[in-house]
Amino acid sequence: MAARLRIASWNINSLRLRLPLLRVLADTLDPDVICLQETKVQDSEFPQAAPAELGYPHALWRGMKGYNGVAIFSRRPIAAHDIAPDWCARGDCRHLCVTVAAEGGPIELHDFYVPAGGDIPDRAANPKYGHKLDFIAETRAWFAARTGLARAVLVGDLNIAPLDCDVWSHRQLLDVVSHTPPETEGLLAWQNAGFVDAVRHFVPAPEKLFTWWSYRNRDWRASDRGRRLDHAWVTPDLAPALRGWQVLKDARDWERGSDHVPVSIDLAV
DNA sequence: ATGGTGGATGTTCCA
Repeated sequence: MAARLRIASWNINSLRLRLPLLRVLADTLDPDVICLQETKVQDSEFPQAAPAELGYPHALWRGMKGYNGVAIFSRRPIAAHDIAPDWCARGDCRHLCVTVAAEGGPIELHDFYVPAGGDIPDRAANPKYGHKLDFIAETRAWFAARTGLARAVLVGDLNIAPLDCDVWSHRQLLDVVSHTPPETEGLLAWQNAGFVDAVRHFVPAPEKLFTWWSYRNRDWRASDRGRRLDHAWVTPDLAPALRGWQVLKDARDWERGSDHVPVSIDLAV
């Protein structure tokens, strides 16, 4: 029988500031692999001893000063798998791909941090929005070209809530960056280029599910104006191996917490 | 319609 592989994804919004919360995450969720986004630390400043001290002796990171940045901590051996292009030729540290050792053969694991896209949903007025749409078009095309992709998992802060039930009010967010039709259609096209939504496998529409609540909302739990921006996808061959899911909503109340909460899936692989 | 908060940085950008 294949062992459980629990893969978590968390936009940590500064790795160094929230290093103590990674201990809480490890103790609470017991993930085998942790994929982080918005580490906001350049590689030369990365706390190299931290992953092993947390119980994750295998770790890789790709960061830059102040912005973006991704990292993967693992209990199982991982290997860098640098097969993807530099998206939009920005050198932005928004993606890390590794292979994870598993009983049934290696799993290809992608950790993404998609551009947030600024405030104005218009390419001409806001180049960040154009960059976001270009980014998800590039990733879609790249995965679509990888015919036969199998045993792959994609997680991360994709900064788009694709379904009506992924936001607190579909109608009121149609013009808000993260839920505009070009974004939701673009993200679903990317997903359909080779993946299934592993969390919606367990929590199908129209049940609402969120992973992010703005810092600007006082009493976030009561107002519950959330969005599902953080995702876990698997290739269809792995769908029968899905065993569970977690959205650690309580993490939004952690002392000095991130505005995103961890999302994880369990696979028997 | 507006502004609300938080992190890294450095006198502002990004989310």
